[in-house]
Amino acid sequence: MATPVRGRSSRAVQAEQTRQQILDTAQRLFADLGYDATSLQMIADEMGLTKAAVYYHFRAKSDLLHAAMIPGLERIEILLDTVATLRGRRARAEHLVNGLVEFLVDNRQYAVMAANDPAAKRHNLDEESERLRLRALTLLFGNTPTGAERVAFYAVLSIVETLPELVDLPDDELRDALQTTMLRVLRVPPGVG
Amino acid sequence: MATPVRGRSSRAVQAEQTRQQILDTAQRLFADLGYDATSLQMIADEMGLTKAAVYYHFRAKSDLLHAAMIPGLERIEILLDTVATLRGRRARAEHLVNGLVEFLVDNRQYAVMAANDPAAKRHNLDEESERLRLRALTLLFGNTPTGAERVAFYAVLSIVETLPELVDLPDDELRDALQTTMLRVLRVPPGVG
DNA sequence: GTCTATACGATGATAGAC
DNA sequence: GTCTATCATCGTATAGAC
Repeated sequence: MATPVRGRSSRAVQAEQTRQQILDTAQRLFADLGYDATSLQMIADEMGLTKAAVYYHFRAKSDLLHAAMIPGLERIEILLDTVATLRGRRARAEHLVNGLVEFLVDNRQYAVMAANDPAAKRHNLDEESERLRLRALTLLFGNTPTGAERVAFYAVLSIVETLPELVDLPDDELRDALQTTMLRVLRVPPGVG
Repeated sequence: MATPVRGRSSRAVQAEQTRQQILDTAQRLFADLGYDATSLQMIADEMGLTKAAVYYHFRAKSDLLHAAMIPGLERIEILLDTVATLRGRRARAEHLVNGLVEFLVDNRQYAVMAANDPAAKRHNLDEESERLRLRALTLLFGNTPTGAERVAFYAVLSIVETLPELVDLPDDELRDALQTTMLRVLRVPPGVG
């Protein structure tokens, strides 16, 4: 921390740190209040900065939403890459569900923010996550899923939005229950485990 | 329309009509853009009124959300009253799911609006729907549901939020798929029907 | 390069004219 | 009942201090 990376002034390191703190604060408030109800002023106040300082690090409020969501979207993309190497619906469904549940339990706050804010619909974020959803749907059910398959698939994804109601559940119990429920919706019977 | 109800001036009838039109416009825009992204100006413009005219009929923007959501909440309450008269988890689950699906298919737009806008969390609407959710949970699983039961129950409710992805599905197909999926989550096997 | 001060148009909201 | 006028706050933008 006292020794900045070569070519990076300690000033730049400090700035990056500030940027990350803004991002963390924003993500917490977005998850708590929703994107629209979170003002730049709140974010600035919590950090002892001015609104304009926040604006220096992010050109627009929507950039905060983007920057906060991207790491999660990338992690899901990698998960889908792995799923794509598997053959058979059952193997794919199990891997997808396992990876998704792992991610959700590890990042409950992220999930709450990303899950269902109408603000995401208005910005291109929804395009990106829509692309991921379609890719996952195709991986499981091919290019022409039936209506019932689509309902089941989206039902699995919608379970993400129940996380706020389940804050009191310990990680292990949450993980097991999510896996069981998701696999049941996809009609994947439990293994002989 | 030309003959106002006794004791009601035609002016009052007109006002009630205006109020209802504002409500319909608001509900449509809330479902489309989300509550926060819908301005009173938009609502007023679509109706050829001014912002302040809208304010005459509703003291606050949040009152629009309230008024738009109440009929649906009441209908769910009545559904739960009926469910409460039944004995046995299976009968209750089937009746609840049937009624819920019926409501969703009949009021897709309403469901989209009510489902998951963070604005509802900030106003007392969430208290009311939280009460309904808890009542339904208790009707199905008693006062001390397990973690797995809670996950399954909330998973069923979260399916509501998939409706925007399923706009292209015809009513019948949507109804069947929703029922099947919800009952599967609740572990209610199909009847011999 | 990082931040503060200040101002812009639009928002939700209120008060009072007609 | 509906309007105009007004207000604080919002996201955004720029000028300039350090």
